[in-house]
Amino acid sequence: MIWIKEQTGVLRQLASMLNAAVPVEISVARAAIVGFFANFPRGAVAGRTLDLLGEQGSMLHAKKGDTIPLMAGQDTVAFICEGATKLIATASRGREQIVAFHFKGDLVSIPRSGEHAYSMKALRETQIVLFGAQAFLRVARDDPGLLEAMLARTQLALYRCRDKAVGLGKKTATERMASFLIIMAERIGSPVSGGCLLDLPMSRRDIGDSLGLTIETVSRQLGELRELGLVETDGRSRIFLPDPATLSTRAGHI
Amino acid sequence: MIWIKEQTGVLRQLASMLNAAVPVEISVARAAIVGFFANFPRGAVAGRTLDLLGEQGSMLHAKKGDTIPLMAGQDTVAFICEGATKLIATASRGREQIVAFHFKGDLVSIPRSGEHAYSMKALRETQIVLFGAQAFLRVARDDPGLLEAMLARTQLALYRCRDKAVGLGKKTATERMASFLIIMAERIGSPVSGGCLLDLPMSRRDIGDSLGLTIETVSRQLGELRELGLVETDGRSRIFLPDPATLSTRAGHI
DNA sequence: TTGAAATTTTGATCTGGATCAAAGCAACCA
DNA sequence: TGGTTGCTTTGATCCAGATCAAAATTTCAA
Repeated sequence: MIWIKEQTGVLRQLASMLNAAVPVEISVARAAIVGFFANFPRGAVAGRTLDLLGEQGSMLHAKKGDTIPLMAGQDTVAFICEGATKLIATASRGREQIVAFHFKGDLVSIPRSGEHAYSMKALRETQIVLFGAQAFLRVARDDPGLLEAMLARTQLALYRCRDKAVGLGKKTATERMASFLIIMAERIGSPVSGGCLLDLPMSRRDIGDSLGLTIETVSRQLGELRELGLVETDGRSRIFLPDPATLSTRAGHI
Repeated sequence: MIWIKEQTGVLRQLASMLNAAVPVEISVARAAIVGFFANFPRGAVAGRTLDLLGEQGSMLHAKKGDTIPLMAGQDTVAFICEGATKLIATASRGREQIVAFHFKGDLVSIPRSGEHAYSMKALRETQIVLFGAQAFLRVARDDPGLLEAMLARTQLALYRCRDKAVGLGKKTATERMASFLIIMAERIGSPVSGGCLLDLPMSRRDIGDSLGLTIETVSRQLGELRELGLVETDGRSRIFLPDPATLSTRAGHI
């Protein structure tokens, strides 16, 4: 596990000593942040704010399987610049529940610690900007546009988590699997000729840990959907959904 | 189902025609809102903001079992002034998953509609202030203190929902039951002589629909905890937890 | 206080998905 | 290019909690 982690605040100090490529790092963080807010509906996040965020955030690069280091003693705010991650809650006896998957452009907020221990891992090559929630809020407090953006993202995460709770509490294995595929298609699928093409970055175990099922059940459900002609697989990760509308029917949505 | 629902904005118009007790209604809504924000950590919610919220919000009174009417075509923001409510998601085939319980002082945000249909019901006599999310945001946009408060509450709801997802996905029936009691004790319990006294406003069915279990299983788990000396019941709703610490051990937290 | 309705508890049986076990595949590296 | 390793699929059995059924409480209204 090798981290390319650069605390930009510290780097600025180093810059005067080393006169190295540090300013580039800062501008990378800023560029990434600008990218996030560029196409926000009411995205009046000021340029000054972006500079401040660039100073506060740590830009880091994680390889597949790496654990993303969270802030100690406070909540963590993370922007996914590129790649995919899973947010894991660990209950007793080592049981892991995947609470959410995150992709390019997602904003994640992770509690310092509560009933369960949380951790975040990269599903593939991932670039991410990390903030301590306190520092982030200090900046956001002076920019209503940023606060509002943050609120909208947090509400979206809440709505998704509630839908997940419905799946975990009330749905059958098939419905969960269908639901998962539909949601992934909406988030990271490529529409092609009536259907939808998916390249899932997560393993069967990840899917199971997200849906509250075992890998065996995930595999069997996928097989069942394959026999129904609703799913075509190619290798471990490539999935084609020829008829998302019918699949959606099987998901038990309303 | 009888509603004492007063759209304060509309009321103001009526006031000039009727010269009735309408200003009282407005001040009631304002008083309720002031109550919420009074003891906020960084609760610099301006007086002007409260007046504006008082104008936008509908104050309503619901009896046990009543469905709270949500905003059509937009998200709803609700403050619980008094009482207790359940937020229900309905999947296909009439299955209901309770997504959250809310008590005095809680702020709830309910999506306009997504994968599942949401509804909110009163568990007992309840007073509540309702806003359309658009109107609420229009006010909040000019008051960073309010936005920040809203963000903090939404994050809390998200963290709770994630913990619920862990329970639904990975925990045994006993663990869910113990977890539920501990959480309720923290939220609405009264500490007495080493233990904790609870007066649960929800039925066994509600508990089951919240924990992803049937009423029978809820009853049996409660019985098991009773035999272990960790729970004492008195009637349908009164529960005493003589040893919350030991109960917490059974909840599978970390 | 009584009586009826609703809720809760208890008991018996069933089942969807877990667990245990082993065989097939795909990706990766030398 | 072939072997090795870690996934994934498939098969056989098991069990926690669901479902079905009925008795016991609690609540509440008259």
